[in-house]
Amino acid sequence: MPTLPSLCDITANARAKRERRKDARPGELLEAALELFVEKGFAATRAEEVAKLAGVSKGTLFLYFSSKEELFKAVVRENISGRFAEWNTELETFEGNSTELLRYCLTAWWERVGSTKASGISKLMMSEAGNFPELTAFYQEEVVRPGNDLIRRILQRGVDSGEFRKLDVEYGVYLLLAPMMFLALWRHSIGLCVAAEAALDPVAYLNTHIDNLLLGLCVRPAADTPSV
Amino acid sequence: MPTLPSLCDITANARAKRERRKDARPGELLEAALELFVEKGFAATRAEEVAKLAGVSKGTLFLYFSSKEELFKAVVRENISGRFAEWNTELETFEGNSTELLRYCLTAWWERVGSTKASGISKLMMSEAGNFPELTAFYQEEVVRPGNDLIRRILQRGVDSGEFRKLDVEYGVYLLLAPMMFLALWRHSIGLCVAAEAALDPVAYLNTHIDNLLLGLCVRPAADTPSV
Amino acid sequence: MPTLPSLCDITANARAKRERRKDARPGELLEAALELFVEKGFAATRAEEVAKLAGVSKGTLFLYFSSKEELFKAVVRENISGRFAEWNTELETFEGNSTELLRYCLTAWWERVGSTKASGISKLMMSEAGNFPELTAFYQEEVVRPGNDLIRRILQRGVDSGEFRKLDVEYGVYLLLAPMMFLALWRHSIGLCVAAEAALDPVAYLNTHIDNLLLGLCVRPAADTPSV
Amino acid sequence: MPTLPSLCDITANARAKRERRKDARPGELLEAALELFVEKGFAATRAEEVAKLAGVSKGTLFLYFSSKEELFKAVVRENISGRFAEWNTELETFEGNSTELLRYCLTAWWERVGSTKASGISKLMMSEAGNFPELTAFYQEEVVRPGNDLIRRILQRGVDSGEFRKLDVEYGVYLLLAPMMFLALWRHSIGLCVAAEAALDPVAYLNTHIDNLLLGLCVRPAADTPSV
DNA sequence: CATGAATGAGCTTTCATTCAT
DNA sequence: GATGAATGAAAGCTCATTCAT
Repeated sequence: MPTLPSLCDITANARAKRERRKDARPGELLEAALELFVEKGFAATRAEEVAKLAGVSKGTLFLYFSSKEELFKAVVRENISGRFAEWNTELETFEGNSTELLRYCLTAWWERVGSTKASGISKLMMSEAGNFPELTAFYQEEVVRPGNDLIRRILQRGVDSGEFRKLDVEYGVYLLLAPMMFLALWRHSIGLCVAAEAALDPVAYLNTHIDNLLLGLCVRPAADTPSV
Repeated sequence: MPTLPSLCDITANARAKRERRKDARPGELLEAALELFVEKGFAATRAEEVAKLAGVSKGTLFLYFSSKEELFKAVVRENISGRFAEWNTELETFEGNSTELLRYCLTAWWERVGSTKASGISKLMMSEAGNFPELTAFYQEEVVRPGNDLIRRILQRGVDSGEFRKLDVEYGVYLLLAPMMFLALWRHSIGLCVAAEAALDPVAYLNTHIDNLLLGLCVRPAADTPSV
Repeated sequence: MPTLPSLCDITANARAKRERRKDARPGELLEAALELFVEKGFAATRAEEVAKLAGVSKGTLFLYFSSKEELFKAVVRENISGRFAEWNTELETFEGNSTELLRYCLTAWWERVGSTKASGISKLMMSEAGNFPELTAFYQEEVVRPGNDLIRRILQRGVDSGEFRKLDVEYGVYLLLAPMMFLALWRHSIGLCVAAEAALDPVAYLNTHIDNLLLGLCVRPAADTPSV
Repeated sequence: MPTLPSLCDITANARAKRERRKDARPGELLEAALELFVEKGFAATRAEEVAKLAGVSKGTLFLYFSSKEELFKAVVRENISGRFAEWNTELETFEGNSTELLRYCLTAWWERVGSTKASGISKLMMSEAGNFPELTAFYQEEVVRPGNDLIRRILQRGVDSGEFRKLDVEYGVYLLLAPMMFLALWRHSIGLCVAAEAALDPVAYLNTHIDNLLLGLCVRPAADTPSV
């Protein structure tokens, strides 16, 4: 005789199911929000659309995020700032030389951020920064500063080890940052409207930058010579 | 008997004056719109503000531009093409070596575009590109392509003369473009919300880029060595 | 074999306990509602707050009261009638003269009603009367009329004994009522927003009224002369 | 031959008509707002209803009043606080004795405020004070304080002239205020739901108060003896 | 019975756009 | 042509109420 679930089981089960739904809500909302923010921008995305895409009602969104701005912050935390800890660890335990590290960083950025929807957030911030000062301050604090710090340490490591020439690392940061940000912006703006044959190959683009960057930085030509 | 201006004369006169004003209207409106769009962004600029800055009423703006979007398109059309002819000539008659030319180009860009309101248009295009595909295609054709061509010829000149190493100029273009565009975007977005002490010095930023760029490009270290 | 409580016993027991809780629920909810309605007003009190203060969930509140309005009605019903019997007795057995009785009545009102949460109900009724005509009629019947009757008898006692001058007791009632109601209302509205130094001292306020009231009412100056 | 209006006349006429409409708008909106605020309360009155009653659209209301709270303030200014200057003048130039002045004041209040919709504002403030602190502070400043000052001067005049007994005028103010406020509140709350035969006759109510008030205040029985 | 996640009508406020003058 | 008063469609957010569990 098959055992029927006891009353107690049913109750526990039901609650578990409900709680699983509840636990899943924020994630579903964040995913929907990322999708729409990246596609349409922050201001142009209506809270109700996010809710609908996540399959809930307007009210439910505000049950989990107290405002549209808080929703955006959560999206940023989920997709960018929450990952710096991991990246910092990776940087500190990296075993190759600084040339390899720099190359690895830019490549990893492309794979984990640049090529994903997360890169749309950078575009977003650039586009709407002026209209949402509080958001911009948050982004500056949570993303820009840690990101710059991370890059600065990579450069400093190379300078300290004698691989890279001496340079003002404060501004050197932008030697890496500019190519990445430009690529992120390009892909989410002009790049969207470019005919396939004129499109930018992100990997070729990045390699061109990495090669020239290292040629300029390394005290003597890097071991891995330019790929062109 | 003194000749009074005939009624017809008066009418003709008034009409002439009005038509002169009428002809000037679009320009005044475009100037006001550029000013405000660059300063506050597209969405945050109210049609009434543009009209007021141009010294006309809200209704008049809509007499000349059927919508705020059309006004935006007109601003882009008005302000971005048209200077390439002059720049092409300058490039072709430049008498220094390619290192000097490249350095001159980036410096000139900063003085004539980057530091002026015109650089706000790039930001504008990046921000609103997704919402105006037609406009973006136009921008691609009229600005991006000629700009890329110009930069490509600079690189090719250096490669041909043996000053620059061999490289894929198609992608090499972005070695120059990315730093400029990043700066333009930065100044009109995050840069607006950064504390004074954390601000980016554009000249130092550009020099860092130029130095490393040339170190990477030149077959042997450029005559003018890095400034750091 | 030890007798285990039968399943039936357990059920009966649990049901008993639950029903005891069930019986207590409405009272706990009404108490919480009184507290919050008086403190924050009807509109500004959220159903969820009432439930939380009563230690139940939002859903449970609506199990006992079909709407927030019904809850409000129940609060009024619960808290205002029922004390008149006691007061009537006190009045009839009072042994002092009418001057003393009148003074005693107003003082006792302050101590037992005016200074307590109960006075908030008057404010509540005044505020929401327009929106609950049915409730207002109920209040008129159960509170206003008995209260007026009580006061009228006090006045009549004084007139009959020759202590008070002849007057239309129907309207004389308001000579006592107006000061009390004004105080109750003041304390729960404007009084809440007044700086400490401009605050109204309720006892001084009431004494001023009592003094002048008696000076006006008594055939010859009351034994206890004004306190100023 | 009848003179036709010149072109200039027509234009001037049209503008005049439009400007008359524009000038009339605020008044129409204030009238509608008073009507609805008094009838339904501040919170329960929707901005759109006010607009509709005034015969304009929602947007137009906000063209003239920047928020619902500002609209309410304007209603208060229009109907109460704006009239204190006139009342102060009247008080200062009053030629009768203080007994007559006090009687005149309460009578005038009834005719100009108590019996009109304006008295609903007092009820409003009492009802909703707790929920709108800023409004309450405004009312305290613009109405309560000037009102109290006015009444205090009346009492002080009587004390100084020897007509009234010595008393703490600070609290004496409420001897006049409480009867008026109670009446205003009564009429807009419980009074709305009382059967005709049990209704309160405002004039009899006020006279009862005035008579007893003066009997209590005057050093010797007022010339005009109680009317009952 | 009790829960609390989910709902969605409803509110104030903004602003591009229209149109009578 | 020019005006600016008027419009009304949105948008973000709240909270009384419902209902699956």
